[in-house]
Amino acid sequence: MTAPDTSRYEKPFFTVDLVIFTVRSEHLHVLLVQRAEPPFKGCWALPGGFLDPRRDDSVDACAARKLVEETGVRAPYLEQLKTYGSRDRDPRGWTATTVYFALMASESVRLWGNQAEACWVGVRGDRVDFALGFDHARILADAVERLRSKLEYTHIAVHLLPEEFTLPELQRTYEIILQQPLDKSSFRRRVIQADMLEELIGRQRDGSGRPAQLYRFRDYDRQTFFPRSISRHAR
Amino acid sequence: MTAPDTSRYEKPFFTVDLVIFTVRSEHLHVLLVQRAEPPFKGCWALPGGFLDPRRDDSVDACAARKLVEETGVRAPYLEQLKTYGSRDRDPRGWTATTVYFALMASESVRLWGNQAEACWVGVRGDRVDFALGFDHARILADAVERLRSKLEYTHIAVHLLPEEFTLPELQRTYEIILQQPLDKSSFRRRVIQADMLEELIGRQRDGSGRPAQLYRFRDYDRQTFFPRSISRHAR
DNA sequence: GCATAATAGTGGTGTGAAGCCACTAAGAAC
DNA sequence: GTTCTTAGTGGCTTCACACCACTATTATGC
Repeated sequence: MTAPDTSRYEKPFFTVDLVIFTVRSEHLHVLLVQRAEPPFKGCWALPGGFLDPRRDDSVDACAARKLVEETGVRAPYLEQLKTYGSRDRDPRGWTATTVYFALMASESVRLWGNQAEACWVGVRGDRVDFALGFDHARILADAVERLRSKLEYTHIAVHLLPEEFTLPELQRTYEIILQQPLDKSSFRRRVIQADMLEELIGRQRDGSGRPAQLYRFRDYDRQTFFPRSISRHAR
Repeated sequence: MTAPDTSRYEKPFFTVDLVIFTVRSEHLHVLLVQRAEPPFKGCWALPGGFLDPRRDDSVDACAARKLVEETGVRAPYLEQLKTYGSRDRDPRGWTATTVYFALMASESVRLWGNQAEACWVGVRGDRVDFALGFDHARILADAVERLRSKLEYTHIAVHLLPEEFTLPELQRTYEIILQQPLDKSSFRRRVIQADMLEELIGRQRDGSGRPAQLYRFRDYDRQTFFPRSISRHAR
């Protein structure tokens, strides 16, 4: 196809939004901000905003910048989800937004406020309890679905925990997000066989019962794929 | 985060590109066009171009439009791959491109020319045999990887075949893309048990041996997930 | 017509990871 | 100590797949 000269088409607005997940008090939470300006002023929405071609070298860099501005966390798990763009998703005009989703331990976050009201909101099913601006309810639902399906066959839940954690804590994280109980024995076999964890010898976490062995995630660059899905099977 | 007024930032250019796959003569092929204009004039590249906010209601609609313009095929398998955007990927300035990948039967395609030279090019590994413009080599590699990993646990290869096909043809398609021989018996069990195919009773395809039963894909809307990955296991 | 090649399709045993569940281990509270 | 609570282990079963040998149905060459 020929490339038309670049002035021939108007450009759509281009933004980057974030779906930032954490697990706290036994529930999946997402970070939302209350919009200070129209459109959807006063409404809750996903954090994000316009990409700045002068400051941002790339879309990825823009997402990383917004993440630090919002949470102070520098290098959590950050993955591009999808791009949503249409004439009518924003009353200001044709916009496209590239959405990223991030996973982080709730302890690691400092909400900076950043002149906007930001807070963690519990996710029930694939939604929150109140209306979101723009098409953000749909985006959130897609992000939750992606999170769940990635949990089925990868290790990414470790990014929702602090650096050191126990196997029961990791299992509980999976159970919270997948919304189903998992068998302890099978879960441990699966995780140990994947060789993705490093035992912190002599380090344990005390609780109300027998102390649990602490582990650390071994290699943040590698993606562990389990040979089978964690839930029974699809359909 | 506050929404800055919309005039404060310049907008990046926004394009949509397509990675269109088919299988012909025992190899995976991708549709490429020879660029008629700078930048990268004369170079081969993925088909695509600027989104037109006046004509395109959404990014998805833009991808569907470009696909029809390029191949004449109206409703093949079309899925958003990823968005690539940076200051330096296009010499004309800061651009973002949302890339889609499409699967279609080679018989169904009519190359319309569309004032550009377009043709099918064999994919070896995750690349083609010559240099591509922009960052399209990287994009192609990502698309091939996504195609392979989706083939591991879904049915999507059926979209690379005509509406009616035999099980050996389907198996051959998987083998070509996954680049490994598959066991006939296991493959058939897997596909039959997934209940995704409809036997066309009394319809067979003749060849040089015993004729093969024809099948049709049952439900184009449903995503079939197989309980295990088709290759041994990852790593 | 008959042997042979070629491809389609079936069946049966072994395996590895998961399900299921009962068991032991090690701490705290009393 | 006993009991409660949570951590961790072990063993049998199940299920889908690998592996491979077998039968089935056509065309081809003589």
